[in-house]
Amino acid sequence: MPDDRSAATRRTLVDAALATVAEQGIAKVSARTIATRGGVNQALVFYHFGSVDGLLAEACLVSTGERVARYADDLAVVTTFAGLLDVAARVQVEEREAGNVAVLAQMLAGSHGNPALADAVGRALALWTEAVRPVLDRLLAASPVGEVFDAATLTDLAASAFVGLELMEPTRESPVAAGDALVRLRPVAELLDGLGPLARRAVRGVLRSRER
Amino acid sequence: MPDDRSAATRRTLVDAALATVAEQGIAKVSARTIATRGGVNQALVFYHFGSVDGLLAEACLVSTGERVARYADDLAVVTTFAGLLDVAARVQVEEREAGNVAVLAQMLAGSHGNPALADAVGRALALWTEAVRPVLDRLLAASPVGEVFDAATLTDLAASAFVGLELMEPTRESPVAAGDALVRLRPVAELLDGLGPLARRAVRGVLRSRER
DNA sequence: GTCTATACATGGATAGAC
DNA sequence: GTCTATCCATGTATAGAC
Repeated sequence: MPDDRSAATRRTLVDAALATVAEQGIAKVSARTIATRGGVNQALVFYHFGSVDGLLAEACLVSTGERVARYADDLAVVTTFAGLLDVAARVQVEEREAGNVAVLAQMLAGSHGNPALADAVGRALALWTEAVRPVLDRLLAASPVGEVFDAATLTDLAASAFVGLELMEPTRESPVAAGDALVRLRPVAELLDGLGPLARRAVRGVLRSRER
Repeated sequence: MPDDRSAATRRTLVDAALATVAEQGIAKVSARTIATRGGVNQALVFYHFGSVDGLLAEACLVSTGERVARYADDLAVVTTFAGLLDVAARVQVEEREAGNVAVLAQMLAGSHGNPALADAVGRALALWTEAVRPVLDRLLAASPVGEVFDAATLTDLAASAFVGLELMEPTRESPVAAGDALVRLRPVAELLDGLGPLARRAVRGVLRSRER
């Protein structure tokens, strides 16, 4: 297999790019820093990916695809808010430790004024939200919360909070973060799981009267 | 006044730095891009601020201080969740348009692996959270929500969501964003405002029973 | 004290070697 | 087809002019 060499070099560069972004941040990413990290010539970035942005886009999509697949089975069997929160807690711990949240956050920052990268990161985020949204759709259809929020808005908010909390991490002395908030939300989720169609109708009535 | 010239140059650089970060993102910030934007020699960055990071730190603190002061009076008179949400909506619209949310988000990204900048951005964020936290403290003390969340956690979450939503903006086709979520939260806030000490005790009981 | 001209370092991109 | 040597652009920092 002759073009195995190409695939291997591409993989080396993708891994090195992810490691560099995770360790040094988007501001210090360059063809040179990535290539040094991977132990290869910096010009290979341009040969295999056309540009640094091209490599970042590919790295973003590849790694996110690999990570999201890990949770598909778990998400499929979720039937309660508390259950969803448990998966979220696992995602939070594992993805954070793998440096993946940091990578997405840094790439999002790099997307500012950079439509090509923005497109790639947007598609990577979509892999996450599309995995979660159907679950939330199911839960919201049977809950009073469905009267106030739709699944798309909630997944968007959740993703934003994950990213935001990750970015604030270096500004803290004590690492608090998302895990804490998720733990505190658990009793709320259990409470929501206990509400039936009656509560839904009651909430609907209250909201209607307050809206106008 | 001889050192008026110095102050003027410093201000030019601070403004140019903010504009550059807002328009081009942290990845494209350099002494040259900032100086070009301000129409001055790039070496002035190093003379007046020691380094690019030094300038960014100063710019961050100066602009955040100026912006937070605009909302102090409004926050002081808030007595309901709905009222707080109204101020939040104003902050969201005005700060977003001024590019300030983007600046903070980009600087946070730049703080990754950069303790000096992280410290400055952390202090800038603290100006926001310290303005909001006492208000939330007041509201939570009188609400069942106080059983689940403390003011520090909530302000942290709110700031994170603002930052996260701002960063996701370039990845969207249609600009949805935080404003939408704030509008939808309003009926919830009004509902919470309607709950008294009786509801607080009820929630407390439910949570206690579920926690164990 | 304030600023500019200039030196040196790092990054992006390609022409051509293998 | 894959990779490297090399060129030019951009970025940082300072010695010295004003």
